[in-house]
Amino acid sequence: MTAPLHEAHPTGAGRALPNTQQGMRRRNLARVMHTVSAEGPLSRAAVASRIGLTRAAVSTLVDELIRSGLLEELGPERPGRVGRPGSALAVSGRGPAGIGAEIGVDHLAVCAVDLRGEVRSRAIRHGANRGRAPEPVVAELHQLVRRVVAEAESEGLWPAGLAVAVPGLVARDARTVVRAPNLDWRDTDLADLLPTDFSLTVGNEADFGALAELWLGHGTPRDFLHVSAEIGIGAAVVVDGGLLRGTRGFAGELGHVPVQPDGPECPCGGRGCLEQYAGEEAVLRAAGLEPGEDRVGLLAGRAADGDEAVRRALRDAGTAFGIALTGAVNLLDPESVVLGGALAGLAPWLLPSLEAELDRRTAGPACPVSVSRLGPEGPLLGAAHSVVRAVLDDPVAVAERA
Amino acid sequence: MTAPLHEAHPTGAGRALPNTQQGMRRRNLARVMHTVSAEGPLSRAAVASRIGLTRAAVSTLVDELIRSGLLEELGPERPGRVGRPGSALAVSGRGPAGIGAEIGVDHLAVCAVDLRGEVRSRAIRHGANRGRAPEPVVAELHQLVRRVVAEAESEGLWPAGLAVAVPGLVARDARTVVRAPNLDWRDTDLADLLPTDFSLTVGNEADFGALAELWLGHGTPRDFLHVSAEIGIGAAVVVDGGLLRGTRGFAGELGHVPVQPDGPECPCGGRGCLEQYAGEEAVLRAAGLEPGEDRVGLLAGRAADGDEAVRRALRDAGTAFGIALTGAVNLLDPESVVLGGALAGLAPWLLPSLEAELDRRTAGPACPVSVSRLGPEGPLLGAAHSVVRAVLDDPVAVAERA
DNA sequence: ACTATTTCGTCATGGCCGTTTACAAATTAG
DNA sequence: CTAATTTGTAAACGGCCATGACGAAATAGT
Repeated sequence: MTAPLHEAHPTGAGRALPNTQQGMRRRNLARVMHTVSAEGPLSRAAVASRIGLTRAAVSTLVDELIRSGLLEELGPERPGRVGRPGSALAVSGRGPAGIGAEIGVDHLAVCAVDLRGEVRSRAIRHGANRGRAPEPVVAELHQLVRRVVAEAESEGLWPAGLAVAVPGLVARDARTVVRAPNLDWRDTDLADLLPTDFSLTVGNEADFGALAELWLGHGTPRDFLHVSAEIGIGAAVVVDGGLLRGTRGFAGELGHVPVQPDGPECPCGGRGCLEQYAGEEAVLRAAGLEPGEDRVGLLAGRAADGDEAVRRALRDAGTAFGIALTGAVNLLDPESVVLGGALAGLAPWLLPSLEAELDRRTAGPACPVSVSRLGPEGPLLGAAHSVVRAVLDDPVAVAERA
Repeated sequence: MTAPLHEAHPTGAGRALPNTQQGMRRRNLARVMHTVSAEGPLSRAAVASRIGLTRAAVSTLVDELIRSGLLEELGPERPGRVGRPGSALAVSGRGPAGIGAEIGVDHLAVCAVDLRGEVRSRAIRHGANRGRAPEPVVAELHQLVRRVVAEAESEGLWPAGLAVAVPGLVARDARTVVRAPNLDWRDTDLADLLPTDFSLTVGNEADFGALAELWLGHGTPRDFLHVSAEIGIGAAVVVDGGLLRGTRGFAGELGHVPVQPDGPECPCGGRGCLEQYAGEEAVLRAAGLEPGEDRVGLLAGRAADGDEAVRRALRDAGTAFGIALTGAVNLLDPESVVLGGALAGLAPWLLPSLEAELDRRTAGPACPVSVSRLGPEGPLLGAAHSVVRAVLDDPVAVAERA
């Protein structure tokens, strides 16, 4: 008897365990997993004091988790304190693994992450995907997935799910890509194209990047705005440790926030959207460069070389970002703003004007802006970790499948 | 033994019951209360099927709630179906009541709402409060509260808490008014000034208005943006049935979203904020009117009379609203936008240009804009209901105090 | 009118789960 | 070497919901 869990989306709080004794137990199992996962090797007594249960209760919970292969007993702790030393518990390095995949404009990537959060296998394939039909692209991705899964299995892992990051809008069913302008895909159901034994969920690349920042970033708060950009400009709103997705799943469209109401027309129907000033295409044009292969790298390289036109273009883009973010910060009052994805690499030239504009326009202490250290790896890692989190959130569900 | 509940704020999800059997029971008691409250008189069996418990379990829960005086047995239902008729249960019309209060620029108001959601007592006092010191204003409010409480008590109710709506920013402690420009108050701790036997919480007027819309509005979704305005322009973001408050509690400052980055300077430090175009002062100036007493009524009256200058001023304000809301809608993807508070009265002249601008600037189906039917009563009702909701959310906590 | 059927509320029983209490094991402090 | 402290486990206990059975109160059919 398995209740449907995470019905909506693994990148969101899909927690809907029933309020029964069994639900309570499942929540407590999840709390043990989360505690051990977050705070390293811990004794049963330490876990008990952290989650507010008795040692006896934690003992039975841990027993069940060990039997399921989700926790491991590392042996006695080396004691520095008086008293009998505890037996260290750690999340298992075998058992379920999260498979993350990314469909980028210029590459495909897949990786497997174990419950400890370590990447155990990865595969990448470079090559432009823009304008290619979904079927061959997904077929290639499928190959990579099989390779990564095989390698993970050879290390004693088994896939608990696959999460795919795509550069576009994803419907709330977490299966279909509604619109991916960089790939020229529309209404593509990836679940049809990518048959697997395990669960498949599709999510926006920027959203997964934000989750990676939330889960893997150092000192990242639970309320922040994560801005990333490839061609479009996407933002992810993280509220209380969860992603804000919006009614249709379209939240975070920072790129179409009006910056100059009388500015140039935008394909979205508006005028003067942020994308018209800070989008990749706009910046390249302002810098007098031709769109080529590695556009972000090109910009960063030229800027580092001291190309004044490029620097000015990035400065102006930063100013436009500052204006749009002023609106977002006023509306959401986040604890910080994080620049991730491709923007992280351009931060040195964007940040000064961006922060100046934001500071100038907001009363009181300004909202701090930081740069993601995950960089382009973010979305892939976020996707894989979203599966891992789903396991931690409901350990029995996967234990039953093992 | 009473665990601290609702530690943060009653206008937000303060639900933090421990994951124990007692916590489970308390959550189930709350579910029974909510179900009966929302769906009118209901039999035990009907409640059981709705919340997924057995009739036996619901029986014991209901027994406890009746003993606490929170539920009432209305007697046998008139049956239209086969089978023994159930015994109708309803939320008690006696017992705890929520006291709501509002400190407006031109008035003070207090009301008492019973668990059924009915207003059982009210008091209002007109008179300008702008620029008055907090102490005398709060003393007057205190008088009104005493009067309303006395009347409620004469009907068998007792105050379960007091919630005060103020036109300004409120700190996350839900006690102190950080800044209320219309009153000229800064860092005022209302809990010091307003001593009561029962709990006191302070909240932003626009937030309470949004909650009233959420709880009392007809067909209001669980994700929407509620815009209201007195002098400042405030918006409240409702996500998944809860208020988004932000790190410092300042979320929803729609008034300072940039509309024209090079527009007139704003006291906030920015330029061309929405408030400079659609704030009360700006609209009055554009319409060629002097700021007087009932400014909104004045505008509405003149517009209804066909005053072209006023109508143009409101049209232009609507356009500015449309630009700012485009950004908000792109960022949040709400299910709808609701115009409440003073804006509701001006909607006929604001809406056309607002909707036109919003439609023009957003791709795909536009976000529907509606007008609140609660009007100026919203904040007061929302405040009182927030106390009622807190009771429904944790019935045992108040039962212990009874 | 009378019986069969359906639904409601309750009671006794049982199972699940965390707590309490007690105890053995393993370490440090003196 | 003893006392103190901490850990992990086992048994008894209590709280809570599920199960199943039963009487009560209505309708449906004969």
